[in-house]
Amino acid sequence: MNSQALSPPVKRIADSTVRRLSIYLRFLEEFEGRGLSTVSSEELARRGGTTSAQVRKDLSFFGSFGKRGLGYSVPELSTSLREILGLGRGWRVVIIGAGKIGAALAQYRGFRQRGFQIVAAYDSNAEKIGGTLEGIEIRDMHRFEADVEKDHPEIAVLAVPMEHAQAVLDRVARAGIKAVLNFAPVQLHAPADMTVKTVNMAMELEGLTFALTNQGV
Amino acid sequence: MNSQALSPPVKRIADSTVRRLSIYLRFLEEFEGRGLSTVSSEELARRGGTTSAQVRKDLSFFGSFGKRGLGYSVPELSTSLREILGLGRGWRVVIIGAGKIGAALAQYRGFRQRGFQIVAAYDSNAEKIGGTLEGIEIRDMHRFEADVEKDHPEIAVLAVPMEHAQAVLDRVARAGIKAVLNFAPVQLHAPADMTVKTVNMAMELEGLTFALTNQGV
DNA sequence: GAGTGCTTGTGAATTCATTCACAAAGTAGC
DNA sequence: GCTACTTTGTGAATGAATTCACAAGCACTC
Repeated sequence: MNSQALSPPVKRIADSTVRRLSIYLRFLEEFEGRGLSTVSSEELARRGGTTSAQVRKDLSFFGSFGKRGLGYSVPELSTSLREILGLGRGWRVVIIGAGKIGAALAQYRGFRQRGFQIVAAYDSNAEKIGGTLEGIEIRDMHRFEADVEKDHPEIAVLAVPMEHAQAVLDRVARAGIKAVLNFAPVQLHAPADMTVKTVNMAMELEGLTFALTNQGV
Repeated sequence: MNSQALSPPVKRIADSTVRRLSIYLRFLEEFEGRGLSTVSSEELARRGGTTSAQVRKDLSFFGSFGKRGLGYSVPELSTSLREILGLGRGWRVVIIGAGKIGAALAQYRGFRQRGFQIVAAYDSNAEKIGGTLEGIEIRDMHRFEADVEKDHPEIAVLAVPMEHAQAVLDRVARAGIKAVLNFAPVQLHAPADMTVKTVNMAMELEGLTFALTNQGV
């Protein structure tokens, strides 16, 4: 009925659902580029490595986007998914830590493409401060709190050594930033009103060695 | 009863369990460094952001490692966890793609610390071939299949542009490598006997913007 | 060696996520 | 407009993961 519903999540949405929405959106953008006009849940499922029922259930949490007998309009569904995922607007991001990981992030194209604007990078190493990271000014971490008041970034990316990660997170929290993408391989403790996602390569590697060892050859 | 059980997984172990084992191990290593001799499931749970019942259940899949009334011996449990996770031995790793991400990976200390030996890096860009990535030789991707026969690496890290990721994965699969850590932000399709873990920053970021948009302020 | 206190290990209960299965709603052909 | 064919949206059924709750086991004291 209401194909642009966007009924805001009545019940808590599972992480796994949000991840899949990301995946669907990526395919939809590919289809969009190729000029396809409709897609079925079956097609999305095949590409995303899941089932068509799962695709429909995932979407059903947010409304009703398809036409029975036909499928989903590619441009309409991508717009809706972008909306749902909060990609309908720009986001200001700061990178904390101007090391190798910070550099790899700063140059990552997908960042800007999806509306993430990197407003600054921070470091506490005097040799790095004042330099640039892929064209982004590296500022003294001492300025962090004052800068946040001015720039009000919404997202902080933590690319600092694991020893400092929790302390930096606490500063980020106090400064009022509510979303953090953490690259330090540690479990961080954050206030309840904050969202922290950790990208932990060490953990994924151990997932691999576990698989090799236990299900392996 | 049998405190060194390591009864090999009777039933399939959930991914989430394996991830938590990694987390526990990290704390245990910290405790080990501080010379603590025992730890309770309660303590591990608090640090790892879970519950003590969860910790005990996770461990119970593999055997019985604690002493009632006392807790777990720090050195014994870390040894067991390392064993379970397959970290009791070394692993040969190749990095494919000598760009920024490849570089960030190559210098990552935790790699070597946990017994991962990077045997080579590969690229197909003539300007990079012959150079080094943090001391590791960058080889021509043409040599890949031949080298795998000689070096028999067990793990491949994919740090190539998303356009090439699936094609490279297919080559890796054909070469007989059974474990892949993928950094390209795409859904890959692999044979069933292969384990692929994807580290997808874009997806995590979208998890953040979703949270900011839907549960947000 | 009986009593107290603490913590594990684990079935049972519960909660959460996925899959099934089918009515409802659309298209297309005639 | 009727029939045949598709594909959605969604309750109900199933399956998986987490939490509960408590008996069993060990350390320590007296």
